[in-house]
Amino acid sequence: MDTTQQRTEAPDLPYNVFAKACPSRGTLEHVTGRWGGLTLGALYEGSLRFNELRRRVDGVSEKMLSQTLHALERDGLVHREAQPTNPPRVDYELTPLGRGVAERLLSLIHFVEGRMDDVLESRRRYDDTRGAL
Amino acid sequence: MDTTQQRTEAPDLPYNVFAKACPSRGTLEHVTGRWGGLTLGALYEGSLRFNELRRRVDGVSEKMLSQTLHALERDGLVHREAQPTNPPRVDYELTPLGRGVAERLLSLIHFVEGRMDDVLESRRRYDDTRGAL
DNA sequence: CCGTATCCCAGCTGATACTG
DNA sequence: CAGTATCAGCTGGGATACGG
Repeated sequence: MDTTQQRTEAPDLPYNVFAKACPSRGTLEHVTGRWGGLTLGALYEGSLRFNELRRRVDGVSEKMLSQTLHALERDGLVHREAQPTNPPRVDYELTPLGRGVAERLLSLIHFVEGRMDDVLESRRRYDDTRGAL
Repeated sequence: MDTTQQRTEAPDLPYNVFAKACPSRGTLEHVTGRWGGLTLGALYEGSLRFNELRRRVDGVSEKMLSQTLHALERDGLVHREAQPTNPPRVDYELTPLGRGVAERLLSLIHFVEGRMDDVLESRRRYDDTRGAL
């Protein structure tokens, strides 16, 4: 691992997401990926079944939700509880680790949602001054 | 916008990232995208020039860094300061809004880095039990 | 209901080369 | 130094159909 990369503020940990080869980068991408963050955010309220989750995370396909859940389960952020009933019932819930991630993710999400007016205004100005050139 | 989507906890804002068509989802993707988060994180320490940034964010190509910076600038998260000297010197720095985003992002990044041993252990167990089947 | 399997394409991405 | 242009490949991601 390249220890010349910046640490920003945290003490010397063996993992550094700024280094290309660090495994933490992969996990960060699962967590911040297109569907990973929304999935974790949706599960923060409590456990959900597959199709409930699919309705919450508007726009996700079955395939991507399935794929996303597998990656999050493998990383130990989500727990999958399958009841051997018929029809099958499967519940997904955050692990304690997953809750830690989800909290921080939701803090980011809420911050962005709360500042969208500023973002949209900035975009308008950017597009205007560029369009005039 | 679909107001039936969950709000998780924040009060009634006009923006909801869980809704497919909400513009906040696009901004969240800029911010949590493959290079967006690392770029904002790198700039948290202070302003950086293009190639400094490129060295910090290990693995990013010129093209993707350029593209990422444009998106972040348009959203009002990064300010671009170009000196008309020769050779050119361009500094990138976070706006106040960008700092708010970067703080929350770094909180997430540090949390993930700090728990990577758990994540790696979880992956091993997942792969073992699956491989045995 | 809970997924997996398959097909297929847009666009993200990296490599390279080039300009101011 | 600070980018833009162009090209080609890879894969993320949607649609559909099917299986437990």
